[in-house]
Amino acid sequence: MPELPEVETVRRTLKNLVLNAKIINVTAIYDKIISGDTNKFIDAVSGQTIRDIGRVGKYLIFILDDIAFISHLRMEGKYNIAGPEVEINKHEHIIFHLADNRELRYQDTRKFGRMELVSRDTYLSEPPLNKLGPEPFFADAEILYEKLKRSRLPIKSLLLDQRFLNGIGNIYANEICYRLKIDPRTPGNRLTEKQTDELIKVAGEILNEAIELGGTTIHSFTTGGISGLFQTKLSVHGQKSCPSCQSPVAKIAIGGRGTYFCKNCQK
DNA sequence: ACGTCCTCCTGTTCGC
DNA sequence: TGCGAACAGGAGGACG
Repeated sequence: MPELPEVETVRRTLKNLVLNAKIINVTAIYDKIISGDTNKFIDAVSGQTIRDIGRVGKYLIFILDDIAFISHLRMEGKYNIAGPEVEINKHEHIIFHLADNRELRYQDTRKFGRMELVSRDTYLSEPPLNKLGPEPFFADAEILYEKLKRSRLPIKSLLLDQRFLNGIGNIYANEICYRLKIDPRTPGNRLTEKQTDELIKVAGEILNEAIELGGTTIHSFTTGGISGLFQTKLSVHGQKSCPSCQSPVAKIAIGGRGTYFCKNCQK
């Protein structure tokens, strides 16, 4: 369940568990998870200690001694901690063997997630992270408004474009449009400057609320994975009726993604 | 440069 | 009930 708040929750939890742990070796059971040469990745990471875990949008950044690697969980990626005696399950693909005899295991049912070596000091200015737009917390309204003016794409598609804003996924795109009371099909160039300000503010609010709720439910990290309480706070995504007017929530496809909104409240 | 479609995978839900 | 189709929280690349 990795959108920005989920990834932030994973980052905090993982940092508590593996900060200053030394990676002895790596087993790549399904090596397409690793972008680039697998052996190069393993060689670069082995013998290094995890000095920090950062996050940019939906990317986790593992900062090691001499190098770093990014990890994108995509749809289903998770990290488990287990002892070597625990049988590896069929969806655990990358195993980091730690010096303290624990294993950090990357699990991903759909195998969409990716890991990639990056420079420890300049990863922000190199691909793929250099293509990302700002997180909503740091976005400049004028710059976004200029981008909006140039696009006829539905606002919801723009919210999902990580070059526009970074960290928003399908659920939050739906929720942001709802709180803005804006129809998700509205072309970008129809938004006013005032609505752009509001969009940035609402996006940041929703992500922050979700981070707070996500942080409250990390108890079963190694067994059940992570499921944030924000799921109970959703207004339209996957919902039947509008919390405000009780009319049925519409479901359509925008850019092939499931889109939920209230035709009565969102114009 | 921009927008649309396809692809990577597996598991679950939906509809006939 | 059974079975194939559609869909699921993502993003990068091909193509027009």
